[in-house]
Amino acid sequence: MQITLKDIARMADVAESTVSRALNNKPGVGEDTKLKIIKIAKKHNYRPNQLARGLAANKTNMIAVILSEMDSPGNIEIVKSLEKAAEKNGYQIILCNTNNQTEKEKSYLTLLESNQVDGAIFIGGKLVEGHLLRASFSPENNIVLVNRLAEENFFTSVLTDYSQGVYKAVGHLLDQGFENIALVGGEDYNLIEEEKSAGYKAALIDHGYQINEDLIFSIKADRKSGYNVFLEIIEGDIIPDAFISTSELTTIGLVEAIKMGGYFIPDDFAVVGYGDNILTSVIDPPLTVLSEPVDALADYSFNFLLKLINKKMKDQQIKVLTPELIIRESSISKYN
Amino acid sequence: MQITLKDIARMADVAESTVSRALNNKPGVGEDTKLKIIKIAKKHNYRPNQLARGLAANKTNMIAVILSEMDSPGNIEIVKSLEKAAEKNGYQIILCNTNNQTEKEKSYLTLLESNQVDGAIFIGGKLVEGHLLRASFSPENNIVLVNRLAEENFFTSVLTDYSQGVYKAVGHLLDQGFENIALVGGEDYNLIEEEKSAGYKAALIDHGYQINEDLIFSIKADRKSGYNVFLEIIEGDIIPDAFISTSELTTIGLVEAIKMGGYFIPDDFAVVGYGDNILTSVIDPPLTVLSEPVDALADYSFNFLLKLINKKMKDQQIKVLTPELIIRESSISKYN
DNA sequence: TTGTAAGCGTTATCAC
DNA sequence: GTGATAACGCTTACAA
Repeated sequence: MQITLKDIARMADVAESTVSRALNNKPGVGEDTKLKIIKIAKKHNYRPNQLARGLAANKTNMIAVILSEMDSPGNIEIVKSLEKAAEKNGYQIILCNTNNQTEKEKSYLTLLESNQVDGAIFIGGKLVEGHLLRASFSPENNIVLVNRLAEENFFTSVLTDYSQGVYKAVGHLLDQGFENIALVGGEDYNLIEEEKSAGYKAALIDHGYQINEDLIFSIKADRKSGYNVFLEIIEGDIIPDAFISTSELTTIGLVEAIKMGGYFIPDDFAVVGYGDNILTSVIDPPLTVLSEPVDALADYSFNFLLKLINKKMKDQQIKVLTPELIIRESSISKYN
Repeated sequence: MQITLKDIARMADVAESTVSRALNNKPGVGEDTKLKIIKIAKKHNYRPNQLARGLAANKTNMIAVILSEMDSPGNIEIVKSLEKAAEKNGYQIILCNTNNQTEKEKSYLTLLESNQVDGAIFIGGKLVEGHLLRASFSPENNIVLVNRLAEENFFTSVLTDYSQGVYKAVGHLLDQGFENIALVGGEDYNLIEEEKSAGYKAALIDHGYQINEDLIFSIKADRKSGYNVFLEIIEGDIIPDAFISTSELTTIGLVEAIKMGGYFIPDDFAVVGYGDNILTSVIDPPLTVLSEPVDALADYSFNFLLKLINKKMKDQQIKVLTPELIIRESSISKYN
């Protein structure tokens, strides 16, 4: 058995409440008794039972970070940034990976509903469904969404403005003289894809171009689908001269397919990818990418959550951040 | 306030214990009362407070997976595999990233010591230090180490046989006619590096070659260090014709440096990298790698932990798994 | 089959 | 400044 507060109390010959006060730095303990207690606790390597503590105080100082996708380097970066913020504020993070499975999300949601964590940050994922929505109705459930949309925006959220991002990318490619720009987005289960194509269309129109719906592709957000979509495209009627790929892994697959086909980037096809990470930077040639403001996403979401936990959030907050276009070789026309 | 077991009991007009039994599928409840209780619980979306439950039953059905390094795709694969195993067995995983910081590891260790989790799996990291060792003395602390060594092997562990791996890699490169093989390993803070160089030396000797200590490099296990070490090497007296790089990220940096220097792989330098993951497969040319048996690592470690938790582990167990050499272009001599 | 009550290890509210 | 004691929400003997 582990040593408990009661044991310490006995050894120090004081009441349990005194031990609790002493060990938690609360007022109302004599300096000398306090020191005595701390000494004994240290000597016996006392560790408060956090379950009991959480039960009594209704506070665990832990938050859950619920990841939709662990293979995305961007998400990992957000997590690392969140960890720093949490540490600074005395919170521990527990990470939960759902792999985009609603069932797993539900099961991790019980961490919140059963008071094991003080709040949760959801990173990415499908359009918010019933279970999450329902959970959000309880004011005890402190929830912040990152890069995730709901039909009705009940949630405190931090979002990347994908529309803006794609808009920028299209503008850049047009500037470079590419005129048949294909948009390779994800499957439309989260409204975010609609945003992307909205940005795409707006940019083309604003620059005086026509929209060709056949150049908009919706595929699964993985590497293989990125690869396959290229094979499909070059069999098609209208061959683009540039690609905007809006997910990290499809970008990889797309580039692989282009190179495997014996084509050159950017000479045959320009590419704007997604995510300024080790993957896109390792690839040859260096990829122009839309880059998420990962640190800002983490900072805002953590601070929002803190406010929710401390009941300091007056109105619902939504923060929208703009991705950056990082221009490298893959989108620079040789005719420029 | 959330609804509690007590509330359900009142609504169903039965005792709390009956509710508990009904909801936990324990014997000793009439089928009809059971159904009634379950119905009420469902109707009110009852979620047992896991803190209270854990406190009372001394069991949380959660395990901690403590990651030394989140940027390593291999580790991520192990985690994903562990998640599957956990789910199958009714456990939830909480992920903790230490970034190789002892302080963070200590703080996550309290999850175990304060009974918030039933056990912990440590993946990678430095040579086991005092805090972990001390924790392991308590039989309540169920600990399994993956790819991590301790001076004294008190721990239930699952290990990759790096020595074997490097041995294979050297053999392969010699077969291909490369004779000046450099070993680029990590800093020697975890004994694992010693294993690697042991395998390296043994292979050379067994094949009748001499060992040149100047061809063994110990660097930080990140991309930049991998890059820099190449620049350093080509300035040196003895230029290798092949590299074995034993960490995922240094492999990336090394390859970048070689290509940046205008050299070709494998024509100028053969490369055997580490980790069969998206990074090493994206790189041009396709990399020969030593590949960890990630699924087996996960399976063994989870099953070991389960046995520990259920007190079914008789003697301390150590399982050693051999990495696979996956041969691709980067190590195939053109003179063969 | 069901209820009573003790107990898990804390914190918090009172008295003193 | 300190000590009793209730409370947190659940599980589990034991009794009925």
